[in-house]
Amino acid sequence: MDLIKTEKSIEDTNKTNNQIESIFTSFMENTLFKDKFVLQASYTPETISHREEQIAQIASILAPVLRGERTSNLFVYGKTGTGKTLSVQRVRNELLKRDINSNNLIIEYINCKLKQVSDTEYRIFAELIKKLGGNVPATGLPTGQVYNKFLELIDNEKKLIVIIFDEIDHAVNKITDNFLYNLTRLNTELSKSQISIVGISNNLTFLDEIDPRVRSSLGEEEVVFPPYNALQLQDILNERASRAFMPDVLEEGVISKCSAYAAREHGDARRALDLLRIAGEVAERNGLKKVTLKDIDFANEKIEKDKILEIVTTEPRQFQLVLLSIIDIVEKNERLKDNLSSSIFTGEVYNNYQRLCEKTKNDPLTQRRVSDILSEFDMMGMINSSVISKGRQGRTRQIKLVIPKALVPKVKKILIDAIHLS
DNA sequence: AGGTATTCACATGAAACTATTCTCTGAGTTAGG
DNA sequence: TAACTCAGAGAATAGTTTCATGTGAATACCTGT
Repeated sequence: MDLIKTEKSIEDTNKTNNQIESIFTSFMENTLFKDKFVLQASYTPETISHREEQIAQIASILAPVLRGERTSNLFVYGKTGTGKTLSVQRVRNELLKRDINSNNLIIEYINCKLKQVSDTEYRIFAELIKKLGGNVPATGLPTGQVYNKFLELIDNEKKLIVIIFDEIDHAVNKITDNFLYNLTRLNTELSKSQISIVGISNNLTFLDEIDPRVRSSLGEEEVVFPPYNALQLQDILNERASRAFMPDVLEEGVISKCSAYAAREHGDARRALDLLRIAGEVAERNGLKKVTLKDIDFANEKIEKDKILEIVTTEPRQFQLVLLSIIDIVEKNERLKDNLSSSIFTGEVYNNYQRLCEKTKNDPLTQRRVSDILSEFDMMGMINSSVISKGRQGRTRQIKLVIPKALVPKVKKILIDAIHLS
């Protein structure tokens, strides 16, 4: 960095230095947070409010392991952010704490959603073996062999094993029903050890979709986590906020607004905490002394926005092309002041999409596929579509873009960059 | 006027195809005994 | 000789295409008054 500096650039650097200085100092002085970590997703609180009943249920179902007996398989379900994982982990810790002396209890936690870790049968076994102190190559061995190694490892002495599969529904989409079936029947192959399974799922209908044989053995016991209502969310937020923020920095009503927003999103506590944290960060960045209701709105928008941008950037190219063509049409309609019929139809999108493909040298997909892509966008909440019949003009999807107007230019830019770089 | 037949422009399903990723096997390599 | 590594065969999978069938209502076409 030994460029020749003109006077002006020196001046500039000084100015930016001052700027940075002032940002930092205001950051240090003005901080609203006492301990921001409390609001982070990875934080484990020592008390879990409004889940006493569920925790008690889980604990009583799993309690027999302390007497050295096998427990029933347990299936836990509830929407995201209802405290499932937290509660199960809690019970796990308590059980392990009480088992210090007998030392033959093993409770392992596996998250099936983390892709690199475990989304195939092989990887799950490999992961388990690793956690149990064994060692397998990352790839190369036949699954059967890994399976045997696993059996060997757990059956070499008397042990009680509980395996917790978080987000188990993700695994089953990728893995055959067989995997679960084998697991549930593992006990018959073990001579000394005993194994039980705890499945955690977001999907309430998950149990209905799997093989009946698995269902009956996996769902020996079930615990349901209902969504939090706004009042319960408020309690949770209050409790965390008192630890996360300095006293008196939250404006009246901030907490209740947060919980109202989150309650609308099927009572997702994680969402509520994110909201509060981001609102705090926003207020802090703006040098405010208090977190206001406006900051919550802003945070809500930001979360929404990030979600959309995340989807847009990570979607495959063909999806991006389709989305770009929708945006094109929307903008064209606006330019023509054609606001009366602001909805778009499949055919239009497809034609435009084909043109776009030609221009960018991409192979166009068939209309059939684009139709599916459109309905996937619908599911993701990027567009709103409904199938209508226009009589003689046929039957088609009526499409409306639901990305906030202010965000469209940014999305478009991302799309164009992504497509042209190919 | 009232009824029914037609027709459009796609939706929706199922099966077949394909390219990529995973799994598995055996040959070759290494290292320890 | 057992353990490890790795290339390539074969299986599994996701993404797509092809083919087939379905659909709701505006419009066209009757039919009898």
